[in-house]
Amino acid sequence: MDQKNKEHDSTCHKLLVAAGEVFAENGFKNTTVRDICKRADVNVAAVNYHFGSKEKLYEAVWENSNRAAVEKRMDELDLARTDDPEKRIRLFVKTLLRNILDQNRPEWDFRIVAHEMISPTASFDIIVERAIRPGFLFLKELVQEMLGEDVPKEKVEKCTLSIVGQCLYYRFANPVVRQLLPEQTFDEKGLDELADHITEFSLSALKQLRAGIENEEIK
Amino acid sequence: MDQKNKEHDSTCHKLLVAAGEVFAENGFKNTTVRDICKRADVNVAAVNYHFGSKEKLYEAVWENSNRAAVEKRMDELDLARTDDPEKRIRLFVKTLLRNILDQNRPEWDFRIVAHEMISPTASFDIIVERAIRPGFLFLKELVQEMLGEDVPKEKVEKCTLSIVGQCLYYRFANPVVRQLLPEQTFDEKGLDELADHITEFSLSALKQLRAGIENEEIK
DNA sequence: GACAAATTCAAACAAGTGTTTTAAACATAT
DNA sequence: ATATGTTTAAAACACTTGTTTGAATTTGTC
Repeated sequence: MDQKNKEHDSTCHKLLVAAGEVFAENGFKNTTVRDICKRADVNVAAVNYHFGSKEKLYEAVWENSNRAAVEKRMDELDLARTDDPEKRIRLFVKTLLRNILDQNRPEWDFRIVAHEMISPTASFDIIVERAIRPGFLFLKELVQEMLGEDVPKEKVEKCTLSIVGQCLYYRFANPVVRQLLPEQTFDEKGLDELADHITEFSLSALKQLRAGIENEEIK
Repeated sequence: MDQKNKEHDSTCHKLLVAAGEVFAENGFKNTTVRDICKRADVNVAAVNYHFGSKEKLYEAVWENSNRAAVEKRMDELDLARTDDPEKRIRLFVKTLLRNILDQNRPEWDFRIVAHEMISPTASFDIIVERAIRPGFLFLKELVQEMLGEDVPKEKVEKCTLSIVGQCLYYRFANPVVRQLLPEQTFDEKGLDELADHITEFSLSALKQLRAGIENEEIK
């Protein structure tokens, strides 16, 4: 690769931006080097000159894109460390939905993940550990607080995935949702309503489960 | 297409089987006609002779594969039409999970759907209407029964997607789940436990919501 | 400004793509 | 057996793919 890829007008940087967009739209195999270069407004040979190959460009795109976004989101979540778990779960759901569905945000890094789900590449493990597990652990802790310390780990984990599952379904199955619920929008308002629903649904479930557990204990 | 595509040794049938497998593994764009023909052990020209084009073969594969599975599943669900909604939601979750995650079942038709989620082809609408909407409406009715008739349609729909979202997350994000929860198995036992959890979680939420609504009404 | 290195460019390359062609093999009915 | 329509097979076609080439241009340094 090249040292100057951070300068905004450099060929490297233009390529990284354009490649991210096109890879996200079409997946790895489905995008052509020529498409990328046309969007970046650079010569076809630039990809191989600066990155060596289409594949290495793909890796560079991922490397470059994801870390900042994840760290930013974790910072957002950390800011609320003083609030009670209920409020923080609400915040978690809201930032997660915003992160994966906000139309103003370039969504392509998430679509790369979607491709990885179907046919994982070599860098899949890294993606999970760096981009996904931190958020999972964060939420798991909150769920643990809600349910109490004596709930088995497996139950806590399943509940955690029940929450993120509700959110991520709207990303993975987005075209389905759009056809099933044409009234559902994904602008600021629609996203907030969605976050409110998922939070309400999940907190209701957690409270009910908690109540059930306490009943068990009394008996 | 051809009339004899049901006969087991016909070129048509061999092509449909092989194409299904290869399309599922690699998606539409990523699979080559030559790959399909090699696996089917027929000549390259057979695709265009029997189906007209690669694209029409793709549609035929989908056409051929999916209907039977969907109808069978809907029949399973219909069998329990006499039970109360709670039991039927439990059954719905169980059959859905089994349908999308059972290891013994050839899963390739679902992987085609996954590819469609990222880059929908022309036949995407048909897929949704035939394979997905029936199940959605089925569950929506049950949720409606649980929540009562006076709950707004949007709320019912969101709750419905909260349930299917929990299930489908395990399919779409399967590699993530396997890395996050390595103890989770997807055999008979693991699937049943999962179905029990999702049912419990969802019913808890629905009951709590129902209670909240009734409180509202009294006030 | 001059020289050398780094970068850009148009063109070409080799490999792979879906599709078509043309002829041979096959089946079936008269 | 002959003729007819259907199916298969090998080769070729037209086109796109990622990559390389070699000359032109820009950039950095003295």
